[in-house]
Amino acid sequence: MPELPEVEVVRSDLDPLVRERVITRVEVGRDRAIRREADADAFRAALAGRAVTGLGRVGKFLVAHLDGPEAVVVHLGMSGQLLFAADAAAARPPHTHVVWTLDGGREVRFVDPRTFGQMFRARADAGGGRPDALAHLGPDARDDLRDVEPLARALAGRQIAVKLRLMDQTAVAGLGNIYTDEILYRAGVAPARASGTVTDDEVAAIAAATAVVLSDAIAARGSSLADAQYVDGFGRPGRYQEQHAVHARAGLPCPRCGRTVARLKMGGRFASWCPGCQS
DNA sequence: AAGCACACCTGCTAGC
DNA sequence: TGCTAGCAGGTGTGCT
Repeated sequence: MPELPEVEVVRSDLDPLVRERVITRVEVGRDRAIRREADADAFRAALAGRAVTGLGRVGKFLVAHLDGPEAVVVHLGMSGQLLFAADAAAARPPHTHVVWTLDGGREVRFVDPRTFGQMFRARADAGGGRPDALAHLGPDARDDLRDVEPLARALAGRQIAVKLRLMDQTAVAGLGNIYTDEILYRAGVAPARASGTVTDDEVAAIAAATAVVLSDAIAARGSSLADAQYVDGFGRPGRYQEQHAVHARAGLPCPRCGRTVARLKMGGRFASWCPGCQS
């Protein structure tokens, strides 16, 4: 389940390798991987011959900027991987749905067993700004939360549980189940609290926790859990799961107070939290 | 119109 | 042993 830190690691891995390279060929092995595109042939033709001017990120979306008015937006979904292959002759992993061949013969491979991920073209200005297709996303949890105000506005006046509000990509972009668990733990706020009841001090604590958790997670190259198989741009797992305080640790002792980490079903999925440290 | 349920997929695991 | 049911989960849609 790639969230912001995992997507950022992939972005930073691949950016120097694809920047200024020309896409010479695009293969689509499974149309579902480009399901927003009306026509696979048009997608292939539009990319072929284009140079990549840089790889960006908005929330959990990767944005490959091209030397034209279009960018390619990539979402990894639950199980997606974007892998750099220096040797195009090396065997492609199962579930390789899209391959970009770059000048020089190297490849970028989009691999996605559960097929929740996808890539598609979007209009983007030449300055490398946010593509139109991503206009609905809220402020990026890493790049746009330097001030507390955007977060305070996102949480104010809502009845929905604060964890679910933080996972709403139109409120804040980039956070999912793992990092909202860890951020709310660090901030001392219970996940089921109504978003609108979070105090100014708690908003500040959540903002500070977000910055620290995302920064630490990126430094540890993301979280690789048992079933999600997240790997970086070179196929290597992350290590941040070793630092998780609560996520996927239900039944184990809280590292700070020793109470048992609890699990709570919320919005169709499970929150993990410490009843001793969060209220 | 905010909030919720559900569909979309595959692979793995727990339970029988 | 072999099967099935359940679970994991981000996003988009559609209903209330």
